[in-house]
Amino acid sequence: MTIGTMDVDSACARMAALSDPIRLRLLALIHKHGELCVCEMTHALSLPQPKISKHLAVLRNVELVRMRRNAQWVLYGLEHEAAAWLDGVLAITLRDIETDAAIVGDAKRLAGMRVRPQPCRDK
Amino acid sequence: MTIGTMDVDSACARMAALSDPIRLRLLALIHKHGELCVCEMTHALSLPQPKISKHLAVLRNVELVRMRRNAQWVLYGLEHEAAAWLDGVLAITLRDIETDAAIVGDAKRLAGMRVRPQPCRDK
DNA sequence: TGGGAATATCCTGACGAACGTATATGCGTA
DNA sequence: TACGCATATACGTTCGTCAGGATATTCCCA
Repeated sequence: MTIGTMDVDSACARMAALSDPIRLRLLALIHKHGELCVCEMTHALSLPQPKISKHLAVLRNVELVRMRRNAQWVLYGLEHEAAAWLDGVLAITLRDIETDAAIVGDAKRLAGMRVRPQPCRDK
Repeated sequence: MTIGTMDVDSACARMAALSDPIRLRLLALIHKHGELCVCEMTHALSLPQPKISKHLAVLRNVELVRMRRNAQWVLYGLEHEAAAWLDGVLAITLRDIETDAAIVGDAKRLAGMRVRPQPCRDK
């Protein structure tokens, strides 16, 4: 998919990327916090790390998120090239599901993280 | 899924319904014309009728469209209960893909239909 | 009541996606 | 250089989904 342009197929690919609860929860977190590292998301969702990584790879492949390495951590943020579409869809959807138990729980667990990795704060 | 409420899972189910080129093309047509019967959409997309019916059933199951029988025809329109979410997502997405060859071709074939079924005009 | 058109459903096979586990890579530090 | 932490990828399995064709259902009209 070429950034900037959108055809039916790439729109479908992006919809498919959004059609998974784990990926939607990840995006909700990233959308709220700007940038997060994998260990934070792993902790927030309480799921195995490979699973989180794999889902992030899916989001990365359709260019909804981008990754940035900082020391031994990898930070994920929204792909700003896709922001026009993504921000719209995400805003509309998150507004409807922000009270969902899973979404709320994720936010709580992330907030309750005792020692958050260093690079995640020096943005 | 209960109409009106939205949790993560139902949001994902709706995203999944939007993650197919045929269903996106069908929604683009319905969104533009308000209500269409199956034979019109079959003609517009130039695909086998069972295929169209099956995809419409998927959209119906997640309550994105509703059906209404009129004589021997069945008319499909957007489910107005889902309109808040659907209209937003659809508007954002269609704006990006309205120039896609498939979308343009569908609209042309529909417009070029010599004899459109009667009930589709008496709305 | 019988025929034909419009629409929906059933069946089977094939492909892709998700999972869990194990393993590899990259970076900092001793 | 060796070790440990953070992250990514490979592998094998399972499961849901899509396609295509055949068939069933519903309705109108003669």
